[in-house]
Amino acid sequence: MNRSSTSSIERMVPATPRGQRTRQKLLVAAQTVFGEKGYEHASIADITREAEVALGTFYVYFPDKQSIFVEVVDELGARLRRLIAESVAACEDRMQVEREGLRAFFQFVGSNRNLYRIVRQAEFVDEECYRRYYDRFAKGYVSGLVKGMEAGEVRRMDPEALAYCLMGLGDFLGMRWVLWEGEGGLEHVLDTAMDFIRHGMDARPAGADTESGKGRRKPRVPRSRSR
Amino acid sequence: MNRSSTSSIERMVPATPRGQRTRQKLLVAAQTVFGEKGYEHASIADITREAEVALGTFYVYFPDKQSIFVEVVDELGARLRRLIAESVAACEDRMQVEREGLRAFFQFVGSNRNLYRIVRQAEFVDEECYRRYYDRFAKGYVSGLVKGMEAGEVRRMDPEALAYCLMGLGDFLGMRWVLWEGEGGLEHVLDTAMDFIRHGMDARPAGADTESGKGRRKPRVPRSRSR
Amino acid sequence: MNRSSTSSIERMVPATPRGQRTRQKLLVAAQTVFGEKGYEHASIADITREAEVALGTFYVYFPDKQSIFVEVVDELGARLRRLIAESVAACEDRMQVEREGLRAFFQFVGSNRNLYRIVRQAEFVDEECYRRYYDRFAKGYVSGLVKGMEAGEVRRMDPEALAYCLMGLGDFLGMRWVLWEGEGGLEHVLDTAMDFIRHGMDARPAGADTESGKGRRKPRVPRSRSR
Amino acid sequence: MNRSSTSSIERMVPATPRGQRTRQKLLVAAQTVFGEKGYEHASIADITREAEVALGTFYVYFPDKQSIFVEVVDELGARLRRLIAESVAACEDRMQVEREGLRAFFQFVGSNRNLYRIVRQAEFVDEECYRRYYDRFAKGYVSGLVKGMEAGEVRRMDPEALAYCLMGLGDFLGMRWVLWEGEGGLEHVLDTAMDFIRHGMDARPAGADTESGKGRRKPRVPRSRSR
DNA sequence: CATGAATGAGATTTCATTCAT
DNA sequence: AATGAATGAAATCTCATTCAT
Repeated sequence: MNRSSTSSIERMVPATPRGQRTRQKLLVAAQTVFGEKGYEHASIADITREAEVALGTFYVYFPDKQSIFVEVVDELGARLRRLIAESVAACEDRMQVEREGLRAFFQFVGSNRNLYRIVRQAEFVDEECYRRYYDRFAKGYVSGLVKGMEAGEVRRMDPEALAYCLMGLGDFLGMRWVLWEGEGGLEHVLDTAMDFIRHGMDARPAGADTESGKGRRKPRVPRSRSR
Repeated sequence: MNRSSTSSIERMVPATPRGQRTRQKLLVAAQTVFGEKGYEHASIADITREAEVALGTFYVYFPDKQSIFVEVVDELGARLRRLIAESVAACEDRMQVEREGLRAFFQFVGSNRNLYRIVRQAEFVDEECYRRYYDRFAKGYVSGLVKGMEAGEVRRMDPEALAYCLMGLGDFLGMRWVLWEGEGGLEHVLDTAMDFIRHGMDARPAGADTESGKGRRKPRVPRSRSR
Repeated sequence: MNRSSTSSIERMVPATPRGQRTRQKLLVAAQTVFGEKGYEHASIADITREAEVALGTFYVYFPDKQSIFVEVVDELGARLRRLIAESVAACEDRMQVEREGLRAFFQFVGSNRNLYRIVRQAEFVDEECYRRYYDRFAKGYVSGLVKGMEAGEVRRMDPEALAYCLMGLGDFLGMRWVLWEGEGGLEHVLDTAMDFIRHGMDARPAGADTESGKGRRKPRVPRSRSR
Repeated sequence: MNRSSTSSIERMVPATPRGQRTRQKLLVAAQTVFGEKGYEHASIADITREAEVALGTFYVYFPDKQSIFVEVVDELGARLRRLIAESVAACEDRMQVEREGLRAFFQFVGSNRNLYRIVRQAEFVDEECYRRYYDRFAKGYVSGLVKGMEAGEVRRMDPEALAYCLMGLGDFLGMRWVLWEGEGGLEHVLDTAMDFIRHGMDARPAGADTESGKGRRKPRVPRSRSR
């Protein structure tokens, strides 16, 4: 469906400061244009117009459209990870980290709604870059969670699976209450999310059911009563 | 970026059985082609070739590429919802429903990997149809969760937010362990997911909750009792 | 540019009354549709939809799109000629005929603005039919003018050239003050036109200049004075 | 039926001489092709083939077919007006102007028969441009006629109506004796036209006017005297 | 470095006409 | 007589990319 990525292709590095400025202008413009029109509907001409350079200049710095897109996505991911890292730096326990991390994420999405769409579209443009985006994110997440587990703040479970659960949860809440809704009630959603993240949704005491794995047990007496 | 959808446009209904067959052939072909090449890289010619009809025939039944895409997505959503509904029909408590629902979803994604990508791409083709997909899904989810809450199986919290948490979690796990990985370890992931869904990730007893956040705290007494 | 006409092709004549009705419905619909959309933008499907018959039915009665157009134009011409003939029937002298003829023409244009455009477009669809339209018109005009000359009401001059002068004059006035303008001031325009038609635009007495042909005389003394 | 014109859309202006040459080549080719095939039957490919550039080059300079057509028509109108203005520059009285203007017009039509058809077709392509063509023509005509009236060469009457009478008359004569006929007898037609233009067609002396119409009569005494 | 003209493959869409029923 | 499904040629328009200056 899409070219199998360009990760090993070395990027053109401008020799002069002028060139560096031009390259940067193109990257900024690309972010704007991809954000507004989406990858497929954005043309190189749109980007160079936005960057106020000539069409041909584009190919001085990027071999093709996909390359600049990938670079934009990578940059975006790095920025978001940095932002979240800063936002949770002062947190004192893991749960606070989760809450502040989510909040920072929502804020980022809210003030970069277009940019966020860019990432999601990467799935259809350059799958490798898309995976890289989540892999890196997950990696950081996992290391934090493992620390939390070691500190006894987080119950022990597969940290990567947990990381994807948390990312998915954040992603969908952001989609629903930031992208779609005008951010109203975001705090309430954050509260609900944190409640769920902390304690799950089971109403019954944790000790009552350690069951896991294939051996799903058929309902026991008490439960059937409650219905 | 994309047309604001076509929901009110009445679809062309063939007058004869022959026409109905042709229309259906086109829908099936479209599913195949969109799944294989993605929306943007699929051409009408690809679809008609796959359907073994002439190019012009497409336009007898669909006004444009977007329309058939939307119809494919809607159909796909309906199919998935039906499948999941059937899969959880026999479940006797809500946690079982979650587990079986997740499993059915993973199965669907696994055996329709291409088709599932179609849905994700809808975000960039017809936003309305994309939202409709999740809205409908969420609606069903919410009504099940509310019943679970009334039955005392699910802790009371905003059901829509919870639904989106669960959908996001499932979506990301499916992406990571079904689409990307060859399904290996799926059961293990399911277990982890169910553990998280049930009890959350907090290692400390609920009562010990110091409520990090911006100091917003929920009524604690009733909850700590129920655990 | 266009097929060299179809005048010798005999038209399909329906055997049954039902068939005749259908054919007529198609002609009426064609007039409407050609009037609204112009020849090129009108499709056979538009016509059959307007006529409330199936697409295929069209080809039962007309061999192709051009044929029905030609028939519409011919009919239109006949109708207009009939209308004008009736309108001037009661006139007692040639000048009155001119005035009433013009008035009837303007009226027709005003209440059939679209249809009038049809005729003008014939030039680009079937030149022969276009010429026929004006030829026939001119023929009637000429015979009237010749009678007027014999009756001493009209000065003797080439009647065909005169007829085209009068037709062109009417055509352009109709275009300008009927098609373009909301008919306001039409009577005034009629007055001006009649003044011109009667006496021409020369301010000098007729006797002072019988000049014709190549021998354009250079200005004589009196005129140069007047400047 | 047709877009309401494009007058306010700024035309693409080539930055380099090379580009200017290419744009000009396209305009010239368009004139040829539109003249030969008519607007509807001329394709962009025809134009670029004629201009010996690639298909895509067309869209570097013109947004669509209609735009280049409008530009061709505008240019054609300007050329014709210029030509006529030059042709009558040496004339010393208004009647001479009329004759020489008509002659120049016929000449133009004769040597640009195809091009002239272009103008007539504008009515169906871009009505605004079509009106503009005649409006501008009429404006020049009116100012000449008013001068003629002030100079006492032309009888006083509504100059705009008179202008449209004269344009229509010329148009139809040109159509009939230039476009249709191989120009034979043109001088004779010119004579007839001038006779009519000067003195009208009424055989009776102006004073004998019985004013047929709906009984509207003009003051008669002053006119017969002053003219 | 930067420019912008030129390219042409490829995609969508229209529609007159045919044909089997 | 009437129907409407099917056809496919043809036209418009887009745009990533190349290249000469």
